[in-house]
Amino acid sequence: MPVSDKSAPSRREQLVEATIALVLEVGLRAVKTRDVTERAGVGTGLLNHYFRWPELRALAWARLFEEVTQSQFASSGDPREDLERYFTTAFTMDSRRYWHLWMEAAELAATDEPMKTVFAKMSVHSRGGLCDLLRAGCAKGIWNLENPEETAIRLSAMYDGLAGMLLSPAEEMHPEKAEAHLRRAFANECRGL
Amino acid sequence: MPVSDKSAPSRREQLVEATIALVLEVGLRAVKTRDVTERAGVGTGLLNHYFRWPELRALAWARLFEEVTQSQFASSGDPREDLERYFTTAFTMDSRRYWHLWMEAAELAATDEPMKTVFAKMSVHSRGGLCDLLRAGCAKGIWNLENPEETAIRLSAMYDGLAGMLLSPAEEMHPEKAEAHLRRAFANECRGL
DNA sequence: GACGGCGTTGAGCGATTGCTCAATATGGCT
DNA sequence: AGCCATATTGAGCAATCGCTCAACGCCGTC
Repeated sequence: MPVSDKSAPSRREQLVEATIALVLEVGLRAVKTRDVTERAGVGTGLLNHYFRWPELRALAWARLFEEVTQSQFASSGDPREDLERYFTTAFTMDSRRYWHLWMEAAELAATDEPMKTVFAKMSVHSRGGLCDLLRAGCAKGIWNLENPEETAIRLSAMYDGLAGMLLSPAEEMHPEKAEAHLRRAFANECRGL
Repeated sequence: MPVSDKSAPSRREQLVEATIALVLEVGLRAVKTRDVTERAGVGTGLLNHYFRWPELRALAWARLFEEVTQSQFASSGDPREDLERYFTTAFTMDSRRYWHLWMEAAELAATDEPMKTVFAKMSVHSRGGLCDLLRAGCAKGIWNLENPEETAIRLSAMYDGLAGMLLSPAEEMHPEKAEAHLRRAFANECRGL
């Protein structure tokens, strides 16, 4: 019995949400169109009626990470507090999942055009958030950074690298250790009190 | 006209070298068994006679990176000189290619057992090289690092992260910039002269 | 109630790819 | 030369996966 329920999310939305759920469960490479349509409870042909698969997958990934970065870089007005949230939420319990998705996206972006687009946008946005945060803190005299923009790049890079170590199969890098390294790197960047 | 040339590398070696060449050209994900056997000038069945494909691919990758890290961390006796080589060779012209391979390996290691093994070994070895270098420099009083082991981790992490930015589709990160960031991070780690 | 457009279905196509295995070629040995 | 073990071949199998498209059901309209 098809449709006729006006309150139900549109077919497009249904497919996007099913994709997001599956991407979270199995990763970007492992999601298959058949799984998505099954999860959404629709026929396999419907996906292609509304989307091209690479577009849908990239869209789902973008939705996921928009949410994440928005909550990570939501400004409270107090840069100190914001940076603290950046540190503590960076390597939380299930951030492994997200970092795996981040790296899968980075890899896919090399061949997948839609993924390339959304990944590039998200990268810029993500580092931009940290950069704004640092600049705000410097403006208020909380920190004394020689160059907040460059510090943001270095911290972002280390963030990525530490995340990679967390994911890496045979390394003993723990979330608490990673967080400590990130804090130390920031301390190293600060000139005076 | 098959074999009979005793001086020719063994079939195994032939296959490994063909794999290495192709991995360098097209990447880990894109190499196919058929391409390898064609490049090696043998029938498709021969590969499976000597290897399982995942094993061969992981072996080829390991060979490639053993060579790279060995030349990158070859000790000259002068830690200053060694670190300089670490900095300048880090993001050279074709290091993009290698970093792409590094990230592909990291991704593959999540599902591919042989790749997981060689990648883990190479990660440890790679960071160990930098760690030894830093310790040597501290022992000789060249640098004053509070904790060379942790500095090695942070620099490695940043190295990885900067490399990721270099590969990233729509970022403007240049090799010279990346190198400068790495140097600056090291300078930040140094306590006194 | 007949008609027609729209949303939906799902069997199956076509391309890809690792791997099998019966057939064949080669080289050493007697 | 005859024979056998070993090395090698490559057509084809089997599984995977995105996507097509002829068919169908639903609903509004006349």
